[in-house]
Amino acid sequence: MKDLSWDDLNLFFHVAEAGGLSGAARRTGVSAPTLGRRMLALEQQTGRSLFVRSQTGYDLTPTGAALLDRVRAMQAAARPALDLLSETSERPLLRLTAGTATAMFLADRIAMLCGPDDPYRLTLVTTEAVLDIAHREVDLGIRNRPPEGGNLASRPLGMLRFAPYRAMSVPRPELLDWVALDPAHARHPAALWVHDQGHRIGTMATSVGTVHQLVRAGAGIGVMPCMTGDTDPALARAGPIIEALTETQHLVMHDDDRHRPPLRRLIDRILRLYDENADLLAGLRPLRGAGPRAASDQLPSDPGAGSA
Amino acid sequence: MKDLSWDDLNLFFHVAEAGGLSGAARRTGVSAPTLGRRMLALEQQTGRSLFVRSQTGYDLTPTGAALLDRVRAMQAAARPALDLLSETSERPLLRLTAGTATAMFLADRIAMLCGPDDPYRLTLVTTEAVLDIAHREVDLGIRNRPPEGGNLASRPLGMLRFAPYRAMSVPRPELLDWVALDPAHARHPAALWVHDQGHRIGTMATSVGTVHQLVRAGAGIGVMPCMTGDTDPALARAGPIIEALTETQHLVMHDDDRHRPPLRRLIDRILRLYDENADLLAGLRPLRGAGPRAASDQLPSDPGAGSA
DNA sequence: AGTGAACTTTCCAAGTATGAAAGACCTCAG
DNA sequence: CTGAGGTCTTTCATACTTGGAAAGTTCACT
Repeated sequence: MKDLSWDDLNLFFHVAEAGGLSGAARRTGVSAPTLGRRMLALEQQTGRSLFVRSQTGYDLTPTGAALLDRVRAMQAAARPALDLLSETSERPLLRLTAGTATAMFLADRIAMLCGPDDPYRLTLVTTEAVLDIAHREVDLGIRNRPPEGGNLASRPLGMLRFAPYRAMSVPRPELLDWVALDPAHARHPAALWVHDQGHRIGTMATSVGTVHQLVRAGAGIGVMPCMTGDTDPALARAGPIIEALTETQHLVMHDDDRHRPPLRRLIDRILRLYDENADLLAGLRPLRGAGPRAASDQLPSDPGAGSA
Repeated sequence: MKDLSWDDLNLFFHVAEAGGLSGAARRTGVSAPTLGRRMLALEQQTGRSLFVRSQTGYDLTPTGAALLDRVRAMQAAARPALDLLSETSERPLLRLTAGTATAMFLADRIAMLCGPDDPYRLTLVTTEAVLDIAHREVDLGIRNRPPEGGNLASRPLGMLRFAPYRAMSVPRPELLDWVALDPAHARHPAALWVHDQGHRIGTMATSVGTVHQLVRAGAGIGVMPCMTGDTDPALARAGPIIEALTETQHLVMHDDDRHRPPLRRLIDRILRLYDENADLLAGLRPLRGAGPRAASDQLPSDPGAGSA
């Protein structure tokens, strides 16, 4: 049973995702009759039924769903290989992952990371989940601790501090409840901290972005990184820095890849970005101290800035 | 450049690993001329040279080596899918990973985990590296802490304690140096502990098994799990249990897979095995206290225990 | 109930990939 | 220096896979 073709698995993936032959035919460039035959052959070779065929399309059987799950992992593993081989013509597409707050921080300063003249393009993968750098689901990650296993390398990026924030203009700040992430969705220490403190929690949400919006709207006090709170003119600190949450961020990369010129360049950019914003990240630039320009760091408020 | 065939990547893998066409032809069942053509096509499609061809075989170019690295990851991702599809005819091959000491512990009791009547076969993957359960490099892992990310589930397996051991028969035990893992190869806390204590280290090794042998041979005192030291008649404890190293072991599995009957059964077996040996693992059965029979734990040391 | 759209499936001619055998070449041993 | 054993490459007839067009079916909407 070793003679299964990887191509058939790939086609299976597209048929399963498209929900039918014709959709998969459009996506793959392989004709529908061929797809039908290949799927049939796949089922005959394995002796398992993968699809429930109907005139409306192909539905997955339980076995088919299990296979799709595994082939998806394969699909993910295939991308690095395919990317490597397509680097000739296009600029490589580097994937950088970060949590919500960090991703926002990076997005605001994207011009410092990736411009049209750089030998790469950039995908910002925003997720609280820990993606797999060792298997190259992403090329680069910003984490709150150094990596453990795998052949991964890392560079420290500096301190990140957290503080409680509230909306700038609320009538009686001392009456505010707290806003927190739903504990079931909370993975980060900062999210759990609110619950551990026994603060009175008035509102909860399931995403970091929503918590931020709630705090802005005056729903209560929320914990967030200083870089987030201190750059939002609608927010004010509601207390001192929470030292218990202070963490050192790390840039994590695949050990084999870090010398590739495009990646090397992006790494340097990120290191510089963090270096230049070290005080903001560390909470040492509280409450819009830099004046009116702070809200738009990257906008051409000073025309002479970006000459490349 | 999306039209690369996964099959070609698979063939590339075999050609690269075999170091030539004829070797790959034997392994894949695809004829050498075809392999040669496919590799040529692969290079033409990507515009990159992957091999250095000679009469003695195919050598990889740097690009080829980088690709091989990535295709290897793909190969690993493919196995779960292929395994799933072959489950019909054969009993599935479950992969269980553990560190050296734990693997030995399991190997000594393999009869409790997997017999000819079980609906699965077992591969014991012994490595100190952390393999990837979320991506199904292995199906089951025994770890010293619960999993973090991914859709992983875990079950606690009980306490594991560590103690220092020395050879049973040494003339002057008080003169013994310590035996340690080379710090560069040490990942586990127990291996680092010896260095941190400032003990005088006489001998070092780069593998856990070698350290064990060195201790048996009288080279010095070494730290190891109680289940290892207390079941080796050639060893004696050289000090009390090191509580700082005590850890809770966890059985980690893929959340989607844990209900598959074969895996379910293996999990139950492992849980029972750990339950029945809880005192040994926790270091509560020191120094062959059970007398001469202790060296063979598999025997019914207390006849009323396992009725199965 | 009727119509239209979308899907899968069948059929067949054209194209393409395949493997056996033969050729060319290198390496190593005697 | 010569021959044996291994490698890759080329040739060529075969067998296979492929895609277009048309048929057959079902579902959804009017």
